[in-house]
Amino acid sequence: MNTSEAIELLKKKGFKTTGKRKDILTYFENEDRYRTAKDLIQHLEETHEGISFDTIYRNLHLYNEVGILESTELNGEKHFRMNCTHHHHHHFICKDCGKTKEIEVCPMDEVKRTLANYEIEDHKFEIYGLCPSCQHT
Amino acid sequence: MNTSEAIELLKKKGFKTTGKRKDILTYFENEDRYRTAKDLIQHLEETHEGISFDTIYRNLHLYNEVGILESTELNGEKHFRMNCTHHHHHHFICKDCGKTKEIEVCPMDEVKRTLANYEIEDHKFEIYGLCPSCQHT
DNA sequence: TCTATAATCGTAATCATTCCTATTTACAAA
DNA sequence: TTTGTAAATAGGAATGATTACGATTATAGA
Repeated sequence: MNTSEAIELLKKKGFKTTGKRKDILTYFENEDRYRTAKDLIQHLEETHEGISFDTIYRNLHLYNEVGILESTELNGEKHFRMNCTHHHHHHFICKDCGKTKEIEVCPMDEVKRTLANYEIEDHKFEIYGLCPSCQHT
Repeated sequence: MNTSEAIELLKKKGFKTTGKRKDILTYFENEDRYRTAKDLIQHLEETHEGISFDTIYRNLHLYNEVGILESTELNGEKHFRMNCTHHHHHHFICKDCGKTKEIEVCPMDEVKRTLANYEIEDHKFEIYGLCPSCQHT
């Protein structure tokens, strides 16, 4: 997903396009890693003085809802990144810089067989550590 | 892990044994599922009127630190349960009651091969949904 | 029993997030 | 191009989980 695809999607769903909405999308497109609401606020305040928390959180939730962003919880804070929509996969997440690497392995087929009477709604498989460029002891 | 093993461990590590500490352990031993700090507070207030947040959170962190409890984040709140120490495994977690079922599948060996230059510190594999007894539409 | 210090209390502070109302803005229709 | 209206935003208060901290109490070893 990139900014213009996301804007298309928003239009198709009947949401309005605002400068702030575009800038939020551009931010995540350029960052390409997990970022918090605070990271986003700090970035947007440079160009949009006095931007409201409400705007930040409302749009983060909206984008998450419609699949523009994906989210995860890292040390008690929600983190967001552009959604990789092309196929199902999981992530290695760098604890230092938040960058991710896609992991193709998914053991859910195997797991489903062992959970016969369980109603599976969701699953999470994440690997945490340091990426090559953050290992400078 | 059960209450008496946990108390042994605490003694061995030089921590003091108090009535509240024992009661916290007993609570988790009996619950046998993921519970929040609030769940624990509500339970302890019945027998320890005026118990402090400090006591609750300090001990949750301590127990988590020494491996008596394991924790995960479920809808923005930390949840804790007695640690299953016998072998490495993952959990199906019921979104309704918090009960867990052990999953033996772990794809980390396979994953490690694809993350050659990455320093892996940790990983999380959790399946969410409804357990058989919580599926009463 | 006595003493050192770990544990706890009581409560204030913090921090992320949510909520609320008045105001502004995007955009569809005229 | 103008206008009407619902959506979006600002500004700030409220919430809820968690942390912090000085004063007090209790555990465990001497």
